[in-house]
Amino acid sequence: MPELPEVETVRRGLEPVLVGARVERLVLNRKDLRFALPDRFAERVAGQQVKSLSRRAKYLIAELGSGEALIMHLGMTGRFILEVPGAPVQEPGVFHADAGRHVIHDHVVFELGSAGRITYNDVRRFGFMDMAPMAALAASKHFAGMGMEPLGNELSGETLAALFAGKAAPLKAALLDQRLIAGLGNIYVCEALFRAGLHPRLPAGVIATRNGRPRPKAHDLARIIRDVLTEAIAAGGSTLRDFAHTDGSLGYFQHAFKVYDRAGEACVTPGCNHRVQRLVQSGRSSFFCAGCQPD
DNA sequence: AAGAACTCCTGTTGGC
DNA sequence: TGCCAACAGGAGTTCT
Repeated sequence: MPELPEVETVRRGLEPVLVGARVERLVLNRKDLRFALPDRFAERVAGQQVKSLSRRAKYLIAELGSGEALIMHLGMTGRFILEVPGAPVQEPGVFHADAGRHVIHDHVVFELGSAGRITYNDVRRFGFMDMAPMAALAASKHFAGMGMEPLGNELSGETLAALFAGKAAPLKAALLDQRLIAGLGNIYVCEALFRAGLHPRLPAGVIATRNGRPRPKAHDLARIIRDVLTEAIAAGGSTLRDFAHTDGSLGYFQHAFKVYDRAGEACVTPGCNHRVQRLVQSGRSSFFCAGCQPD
Protein backbone atom coordinates (compact mmCIF):
# COMPACT_ATOMS: atom_id res chain seq x y z
CA MET A 1 0.00 0.00 0.00
CA PRO A 2 2.03 2.87 1.24
CA GLU A 3 4.87 4.52 -0.57
CA LEU A 4 6.79 7.49 0.77
CA PRO A 5 3.95 10.04 0.51
CA GLU A 6 1.51 7.75 2.30
CA VAL A 7 3.99 6.98 5.07
CA GLU A 8 4.74 10.68 5.51
CA THR A 9 1.00 11.35 5.69
CA VAL A 10 0.67 8.72 8.42
CA ARG A 11 3.64 10.20 10.27
CA ARG A 12 2.05 13.63 10.26
CA GLY A 13 -1.18 12.17 11.58
CA LEU A 14 0.47 10.26 14.40
CA GLU A 15 3.02 12.86 15.45
CA PRO A 16 0.77 15.25 17.39
CA VAL A 17 -0.73 12.40 19.41
CA LEU A 18 2.24 10.13 19.85
CA VAL A 19 5.13 12.49 20.51
CA GLY A 20 5.25 13.41 24.18
CA ALA A 21 2.82 10.65 25.09
CA ARG A 22 3.73 7.69 27.25
CA VAL A 23 2.86 4.17 26.18
CA GLU A 24 1.00 2.82 29.20
CA ARG A 25 0.58 -0.61 27.70
CA LEU A 26 1.42 -2.41 24.48
CA VAL A 27 -1.13 -5.06 23.52
CA LEU A 28 0.07 -7.77 21.14
CA ASN A 29 -2.68 -9.80 19.53
CA ARG A 30 -0.15 -12.09 17.88
CA LYS A 31 3.56 -12.74 18.17
CA ASP A 32 4.50 -11.98 14.58
CA LEU A 33 3.62 -9.80 11.61
CA ARG A 34 5.73 -10.50 8.56
CA PHE A 35 8.56 -11.38 10.96
CA ALA A 36 8.53 -12.22 14.62
CA LEU A 37 7.99 -9.19 16.84
CA PRO A 38 11.08 -8.19 18.87
CA ASP A 39 12.03 -10.11 22.02
CA ARG A 40 10.25 -8.77 25.12
CA PHE A 41 8.53 -6.29 22.83
CA ALA A 42 5.75 -5.27 25.21
CA GLU A 43 8.15 -4.80 28.13
CA ARG A 44 10.57 -2.68 26.13
CA VAL A 45 7.87 -0.32 24.90
CA ALA A 46 5.53 -0.11 27.88
CA GLY A 47 6.25 2.81 30.19
CA GLN A 48 8.34 4.62 27.62
CA GLN A 49 7.72 8.16 26.50
CA VAL A 50 7.91 8.83 22.75
CA LYS A 51 10.48 11.55 22.08
CA SER A 52 10.10 11.93 18.33
CA LEU A 53 8.53 10.32 15.28
CA SER A 54 10.53 10.46 12.07
CA ARG A 55 10.48 8.80 8.67
CA ARG A 56 13.22 7.22 6.59
CA ALA A 57 12.03 6.06 3.16
CA LYS A 58 8.89 3.99 3.90
CA TYR A 59 9.82 3.39 7.55
CA LEU A 60 8.50 5.15 10.64
CA ILE A 61 10.88 5.56 13.57
CA ALA A 62 9.64 6.32 17.08
CA GLU A 63 12.40 7.40 19.45
CA LEU A 64 11.72 6.11 22.95
CA GLY A 65 12.90 7.55 26.25
CA SER A 66 14.93 4.40 26.83
CA GLY A 67 17.18 5.27 23.90
CA GLU A 68 15.73 2.53 21.74
CA ALA A 69 14.03 3.18 18.43
CA LEU A 70 10.78 1.49 17.48
CA ILE A 71 11.01 0.81 13.75
CA MET A 72 7.76 0.28 11.85
CA HIS A 73 7.01 -0.63 8.24
CA LEU A 74 3.47 -0.77 6.85
CA GLY A 75 4.08 -3.32 4.10
CA MET A 76 1.18 -3.34 1.65
CA THR A 77 -1.85 -3.01 3.90
CA GLY A 78 -0.62 -1.66 7.24
CA ARG A 79 -2.69 1.11 8.83
CA PHE A 80 -2.62 3.06 12.06
CA ILE A 81 -5.93 4.06 13.57
CA LEU A 82 -6.14 6.85 16.14
CA GLU A 83 -8.85 6.72 18.76
CA VAL A 84 -9.74 9.21 21.44
CA PRO A 85 -9.26 8.37 25.13
CA GLY A 86 -11.80 5.89 26.41
CA ALA A 87 -12.96 4.70 23.00
CA PRO A 88 -14.41 1.20 23.31
CA VAL A 89 -12.27 -1.65 22.07
CA GLN A 90 -13.87 -3.12 18.94
CA GLU A 91 -15.38 -6.53 19.43
CA PRO A 92 -13.60 -9.23 17.46
CA GLY A 93 -15.24 -9.87 14.11
CA VAL A 94 -14.36 -10.18 10.48
CA PHE A 95 -15.52 -6.77 9.35
CA HIS A 96 -16.87 -3.79 11.23
CA ALA A 97 -18.47 -1.27 8.94
CA ASP A 98 -18.51 1.36 11.66
CA ALA A 99 -14.82 0.81 12.36
CA GLY A 100 -14.12 0.81 8.63
CA ARG A 101 -11.80 -2.14 8.85
CA HIS A 102 -11.42 -5.85 9.46
CA VAL A 103 -11.01 -5.71 13.22
CA ILE A 104 -9.73 -9.26 13.20
CA HIS A 105 -6.52 -7.82 11.73
CA ASP A 106 -5.87 -5.40 14.59
CA HIS A 107 -2.48 -6.77 15.61
CA VAL A 108 -0.76 -4.25 17.88
CA VAL A 109 -2.40 -1.67 20.15
CA PHE A 110 -0.60 1.23 21.82
CA GLU A 111 -2.54 2.34 24.90
CA LEU A 112 -1.55 5.94 25.52
CA GLY A 113 -3.73 6.74 28.52
CA SER A 114 -5.07 10.27 28.33
CA ALA A 115 -3.64 10.60 24.79
CA GLY A 116 -5.91 7.82 23.53
CA ARG A 117 -5.09 4.68 21.61
CA ILE A 118 -3.25 3.82 18.41
CA THR A 119 -4.09 0.53 16.72
CA TYR A 120 -1.98 -1.11 14.04
CA ASN A 121 -4.12 -3.06 11.58
CA ASP A 122 -2.63 -5.05 8.70
CA VAL A 123 -4.71 -7.41 6.55
CA ARG A 124 -1.94 -9.03 4.55
CA ARG A 125 0.62 -8.78 7.35
CA PHE A 126 3.48 -7.71 5.11
CA GLY A 127 4.33 -4.97 7.60
CA PHE A 128 6.75 -5.44 10.48
CA MET A 129 8.08 -3.85 13.65
CA ASP A 130 11.56 -3.98 15.09
CA MET A 131 13.70 -2.26 17.69
CA ALA A 132 17.28 -1.00 17.60
CA PRO A 133 19.39 1.42 19.62
CA MET A 134 18.65 4.94 18.42
CA ALA A 135 22.35 5.78 18.40
CA ALA A 136 23.12 2.91 15.99
CA LEU A 137 20.07 3.27 13.79
CA ALA A 138 21.89 4.04 10.55
CA ALA A 139 23.94 0.88 10.96
CA SER A 140 20.95 -1.32 11.83
CA LYS A 141 19.95 -4.03 9.40
CA HIS A 142 17.01 -2.10 7.97
CA PHE A 143 18.96 1.06 7.19
CA ALA A 144 22.47 -0.10 6.41
CA GLY A 145 22.72 -0.23 2.64
CA MET A 146 19.57 1.80 2.12
CA GLY A 147 19.70 4.29 -0.73
CA MET A 148 19.30 8.04 -0.68
CA GLU A 149 16.21 9.84 0.52
CA PRO A 150 14.50 11.22 -2.61
CA LEU A 151 13.35 14.41 -0.89
CA GLY A 152 16.73 15.01 0.77
CA ASN A 153 19.59 17.06 -0.57
CA GLU A 154 21.38 14.14 -2.17
CA LEU A 155 19.10 13.51 -5.14
CA SER A 156 20.23 15.42 -8.20
CA GLY A 157 20.92 14.82 -11.87
CA GLU A 158 24.54 14.15 -10.97
CA THR A 159 23.89 11.59 -8.24
CA LEU A 160 21.16 9.87 -10.24
CA ALA A 161 23.43 9.59 -13.27
CA ALA A 162 26.21 8.18 -11.13
CA LEU A 163 23.87 5.61 -9.54
CA PHE A 164 22.50 4.41 -12.87
CA ALA A 165 25.73 4.47 -14.88
CA GLY A 166 26.28 1.18 -16.67
CA LYS A 167 23.06 -0.39 -15.36
CA ALA A 168 21.32 -2.77 -17.72
CA ALA A 169 18.30 -3.19 -15.46
CA PRO A 170 15.16 -1.39 -16.66
CA LEU A 171 14.54 2.11 -15.34
CA LYS A 172 11.45 0.77 -13.62
CA ALA A 173 13.43 -1.78 -11.62
CA ALA A 174 16.26 0.62 -10.83
CA LEU A 175 13.86 3.22 -9.42
CA LEU A 176 12.12 0.59 -7.31
CA ASP A 177 15.46 -0.63 -5.91
CA GLN A 178 15.54 0.70 -2.35
CA ARG A 179 19.35 0.33 -2.23
CA LEU A 180 19.62 3.12 -4.80
CA ILE A 181 16.79 5.50 -3.97
CA ALA A 182 14.63 4.61 -0.96
CA GLY A 183 10.95 5.44 -0.79
CA LEU A 184 9.62 5.08 -4.31
CA GLY A 185 7.08 2.39 -5.10
CA ASN A 186 5.12 1.20 -8.09
CA ILE A 187 2.72 4.13 -8.36
CA TYR A 188 5.14 7.02 -8.16
CA VAL A 189 7.71 5.34 -10.38
CA CYS A 190 5.07 4.93 -13.10
CA GLU A 191 4.00 8.54 -12.74
CA ALA A 192 7.54 9.91 -12.68
CA LEU A 193 8.59 7.97 -15.78
CA PHE A 194 5.54 9.24 -17.64
CA ARG A 195 6.27 12.84 -16.77
CA ALA A 196 9.90 12.37 -17.75
CA GLY A 197 8.94 10.79 -21.08
CA LEU A 198 10.99 7.70 -20.33
CA HIS A 199 9.84 4.16 -21.22
CA PRO A 200 9.90 1.89 -18.15
CA ARG A 201 11.84 -0.78 -20.04
CA LEU A 202 14.74 1.45 -21.07
CA PRO A 203 18.02 0.39 -19.46
CA ALA A 204 18.72 2.61 -16.46
CA GLY A 205 22.11 3.48 -17.92
CA VAL A 206 20.54 5.54 -20.74
CA ILE A 207 20.04 8.55 -18.48
CA ALA A 208 23.55 8.36 -17.04
CA THR A 209 26.63 10.30 -18.00
CA ARG A 210 28.11 10.92 -21.41
CA ASN A 211 31.51 12.59 -21.78
CA GLY A 212 31.59 12.85 -18.01
CA ARG A 213 28.38 14.87 -17.74
CA PRO A 214 24.90 13.71 -16.74
CA ARG A 215 22.50 13.58 -19.66
CA PRO A 216 19.65 16.11 -19.52
CA LYS A 217 17.13 13.37 -18.73
CA ALA A 218 18.93 12.68 -15.45
CA HIS A 219 18.26 16.23 -14.29
CA ASP A 220 14.66 16.02 -15.50
CA LEU A 221 14.02 12.74 -13.72
CA ALA A 222 15.57 13.89 -10.43
CA ARG A 223 13.41 17.01 -10.44
CA ILE A 224 10.28 15.11 -11.46
CA ILE A 225 10.71 12.54 -8.68
CA ARG A 226 10.79 15.35 -6.14
CA ASP A 227 7.79 17.05 -7.74
CA VAL A 228 5.63 13.94 -7.83
CA LEU A 229 6.37 13.02 -4.22
CA THR A 230 5.91 16.57 -2.98
CA GLU A 231 2.58 16.92 -4.78
CA ALA A 232 1.41 13.57 -3.45
CA ILE A 233 2.26 14.51 0.14
CA ALA A 234 0.39 17.79 -0.29
CA ALA A 235 -2.62 15.75 -1.45
CA GLY A 236 -2.44 13.45 1.57
CA GLY A 237 -1.19 10.48 -0.44
CA SER A 238 -3.15 8.18 -2.74
CA THR A 239 -6.06 5.98 -1.70
CA LEU A 240 -6.69 3.03 -4.00
CA ARG A 241 -7.92 0.27 -1.74
CA ASP A 242 -6.65 0.23 1.80
CA PHE A 243 -4.87 3.46 2.50
CA ALA A 244 -6.48 5.81 4.96
CA HIS A 245 -5.15 8.56 7.18
CA THR A 246 -4.93 7.97 10.93
CA ASP A 247 -8.31 9.67 11.31
CA GLY A 248 -9.91 7.52 8.61
CA SER A 249 -9.97 10.20 5.93
CA LEU A 250 -8.61 9.43 2.47
CA GLY A 251 -5.81 10.72 0.27
CA TYR A 252 -6.74 12.21 -3.08
CA PHE A 253 -3.58 12.15 -5.20
CA GLN A 254 -5.04 9.16 -7.09
CA HIS A 255 -7.14 11.68 -9.00
CA ALA A 256 -3.91 13.16 -10.34
CA PHE A 257 -2.61 9.87 -11.77
CA LYS A 258 -1.74 10.20 -15.43
CA VAL A 259 -1.02 6.54 -16.14
CA TYR A 260 -1.17 4.39 -13.01
CA ASP A 261 -4.08 1.91 -13.15
CA ARG A 262 -5.37 3.53 -16.35
CA ALA A 263 -4.65 0.82 -18.92
CA GLY A 264 -6.84 1.25 -22.00
CA GLU A 265 -7.68 4.86 -21.27
CA ALA A 266 -6.68 7.66 -23.63
CA CYS A 267 -3.39 9.36 -22.85
CA VAL A 268 -3.94 12.72 -21.16
CA THR A 269 -1.29 14.50 -23.20
CA PRO A 270 -3.02 16.95 -25.58
CA GLY A 271 -2.68 15.76 -29.16
CA CYS A 272 -1.46 12.31 -28.19
CA ASN A 273 -3.60 9.58 -29.78
CA HIS A 274 -2.21 6.67 -27.80
CA ARG A 275 -3.85 4.73 -25.04
CA VAL A 276 -2.21 3.89 -21.74
CA GLN A 277 -0.70 0.42 -21.81
CA ARG A 278 0.12 -2.05 -19.07
CA LEU A 279 3.16 -4.28 -19.10
CA VAL A 280 4.51 -6.67 -16.47
CA GLN A 281 8.08 -6.21 -15.27
CA SER A 282 9.37 -8.71 -12.71
CA GLY A 283 5.84 -9.48 -11.67
CA ARG A 284 4.74 -5.87 -11.18
CA SER A 285 2.44 -3.81 -13.40
CA SER A 286 3.96 -0.88 -15.27
CA PHE A 287 1.69 1.67 -16.90
CA PHE A 288 2.94 3.92 -19.68
CA CYS A 289 2.08 5.72 -22.89
CA ALA A 290 4.02 4.46 -25.90
CA GLY A 291 3.56 7.81 -27.60
CA CYS A 292 4.95 9.92 -24.76
CA GLN A 293 7.49 7.34 -23.58
CA PRO A 294 9.18 5.91 -26.68
CA ASP A 295 11.00 2.61 -26.39
C1' DA B 1 27.07 -10.54 -9.39
C1' DA B 2 23.34 -8.40 -11.57
C1' DG B 3 18.81 -9.13 -12.69
C1' DA B 4 14.56 -11.73 -12.64
C1' DA B 5 11.41 -14.78 -10.36
C1' DC B 6 9.28 -16.46 -6.39
C1' DT B 7 7.44 -15.92 -1.80
C1' DC B 8 4.87 -14.33 2.30
C1' DC B 9 -0.78 -13.22 3.32
C1' DT B 10 -5.76 -12.05 2.74
C1' DG B 11 -9.35 -9.61 0.38
C1' DT B 12 -11.48 -7.80 -3.77
C1' DT B 13 -12.64 -7.80 -8.48
C1' DG B 14 -13.63 -9.10 -13.10
C1' DG B 15 -14.65 -12.60 -16.41
C1' DC B 16 -17.08 -16.61 -17.56
C1' DT C 1 -25.82 -15.76 -8.95
C1' DG C 2 -21.56 -18.25 -8.18
C1' DC C 3 -16.96 -19.72 -8.79
C1' DC C 4 -12.23 -18.93 -9.47
C1' DA C 5 -8.20 -16.94 -11.36
C1' DA C 6 -5.85 -12.71 -11.38
C1' DC C 7 -4.33 -9.02 -8.95
C1' DA C 8 -3.00 -5.62 -5.12
C1' DG C 9 0.69 0.26 -2.84
C1' DG C 10 6.57 -4.15 -0.46
C1' DA C 11 10.69 -6.34 -0.16
C1' DG C 12 13.60 -10.43 1.47
C1' DT C 13 15.21 -14.73 -0.49
C1' DT C 14 16.34 -17.76 -4.07
C1' DC C 15 17.06 -18.85 -8.73
C1' DT C 16 19.68 -18.14 -13.38
